[in-house]
Amino acid sequence: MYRLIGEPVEMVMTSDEIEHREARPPSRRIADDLRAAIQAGELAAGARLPSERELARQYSTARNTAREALGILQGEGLVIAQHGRGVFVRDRPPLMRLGADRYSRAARERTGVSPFRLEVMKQGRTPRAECRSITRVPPPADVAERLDVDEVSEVIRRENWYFADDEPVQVGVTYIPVSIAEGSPLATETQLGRGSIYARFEDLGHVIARIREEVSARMPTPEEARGLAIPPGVPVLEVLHTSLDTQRRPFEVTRFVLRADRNGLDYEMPIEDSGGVP
Amino acid sequence: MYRLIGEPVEMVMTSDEIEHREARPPSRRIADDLRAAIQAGELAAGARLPSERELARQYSTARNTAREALGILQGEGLVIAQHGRGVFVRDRPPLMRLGADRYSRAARERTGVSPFRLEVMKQGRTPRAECRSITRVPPPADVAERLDVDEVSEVIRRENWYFADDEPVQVGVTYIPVSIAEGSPLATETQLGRGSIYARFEDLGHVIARIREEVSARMPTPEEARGLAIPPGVPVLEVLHTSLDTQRRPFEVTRFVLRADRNGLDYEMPIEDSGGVP
DNA sequence: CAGTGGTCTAGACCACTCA
DNA sequence: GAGTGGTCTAGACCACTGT
Repeated sequence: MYRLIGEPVEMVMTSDEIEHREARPPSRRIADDLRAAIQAGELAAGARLPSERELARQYSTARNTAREALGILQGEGLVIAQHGRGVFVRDRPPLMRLGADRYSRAARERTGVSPFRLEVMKQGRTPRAECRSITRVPPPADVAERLDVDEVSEVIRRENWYFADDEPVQVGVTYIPVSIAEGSPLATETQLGRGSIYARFEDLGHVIARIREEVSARMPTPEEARGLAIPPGVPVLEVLHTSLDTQRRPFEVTRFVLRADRNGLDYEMPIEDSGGVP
Repeated sequence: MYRLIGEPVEMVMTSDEIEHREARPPSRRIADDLRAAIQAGELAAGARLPSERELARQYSTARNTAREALGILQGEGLVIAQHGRGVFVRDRPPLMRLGADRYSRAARERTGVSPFRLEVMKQGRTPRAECRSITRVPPPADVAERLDVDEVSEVIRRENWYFADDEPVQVGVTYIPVSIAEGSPLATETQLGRGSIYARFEDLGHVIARIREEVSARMPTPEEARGLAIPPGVPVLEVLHTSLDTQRRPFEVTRFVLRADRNGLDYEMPIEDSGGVP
């Protein structure tokens, strides 16, 4: 089993739906047949599907109709078309699990390596992280709110790209109030040294004590699809992360965008019966 | 050639970009223009786009080409086609925020209402939850692992559907070891009474102390798309939730599937420097 | 009813891959 | 060069929505 999270919810079919099956347009029929073959394992991960022309012959339809069927499967994220080569069953490599423990100081000190590198190395892949830019900008509205700063004030913006075996898997844009970052490497240095960014925050007296993570999912914008090399049919996870210090003051917000077919999130936390956020 | 949107204002472009632009196939060009208009607010949420035939006229292309452009935008989740009516800019209603505090006993006792109902009512919508089936099944592999039970043993499976204003927004399938559920309402009753399911676990001595949530995102299966009425271009969030009691023993696993355009997740938790999971 | 999207046909040319 | 997917054309009929 190579998926972090298991099978989709099973649902029963009503007789209504079975009848409906006969009436399905040819493109759906072809897609249904191929999907069933994939799920039955007859078409294993990595296997090539019949070509568009071949499907058209088999089902006595126009090529466009066969093509549409393949488009449906691609939209579901089941297959990936490769120009000049064919259409292939997508395989689902193990998801990278991003846990909350990645912020732990103990983990940081134990390894001296960023949590991202650690996770990628655990998979036997080669990590690379790259700070592409450091700028001063007014914060986006949602970030300003979470940083508890004014929308017209300026913040430091650090844009980071993360790779595994030179495949881009994440982007993270970090926002830090100027009042905190000013004069520190956070505002100027792309290389933050041993223990990475949270060690530098600690140098400034901001010890990470709590985090808040707001998770959503959506289809990538064309820019994201290009930048992260996201194939059709793959959504992104968007995580708006806020770091809070021991006084519960926010000192950093990062917006992560992750390929959902390569990343999962893993949280374990206590249930609190008092002192929770409103 | 006509353009839907006026000629772009003069701007600096690298020769690279100019070449790129010229070389783009017409369907992409049309999609780009429409996307720009949507992002600029010229086509507001809910607005109708020009019809396929109208776009074909404007761009002097075949209808199929205009149609393909609309298909691209639909795949990005930007627009939704309605048969016989037109293609409309999707609006993004406020996401429902599912926080970890929804498991808190205090919240449970304060309101006497399930966390789902509470969240939906907060939005001025009408909640409905429905337990569709209670069965005994062998657990899926990932569930067995997290429940720390054998894959051949049986577990109670409860399938719940959640609605807001009669719109389906979530499915949750809960698995409970037979050894725990047997003889309690959990194994037989679709209505679990005041305080809902976690109150019943407490009756049995299992007080929820920690939770683990594994989050991923993917495109829905056709069954999920049908059951949750998910339009094209909208992914689902899949949450594999594990409840742990005060002895850190798992007593319940639920797999939630949520429409990603209607739901988000919101976690706040302490950073622990010891005792974290490996 | 006219107008919309959904689907299909039977061609065509291009760009890409691989032997 | 043969085979593949990517894109396009100029039609066609159907199902659905509104007035």
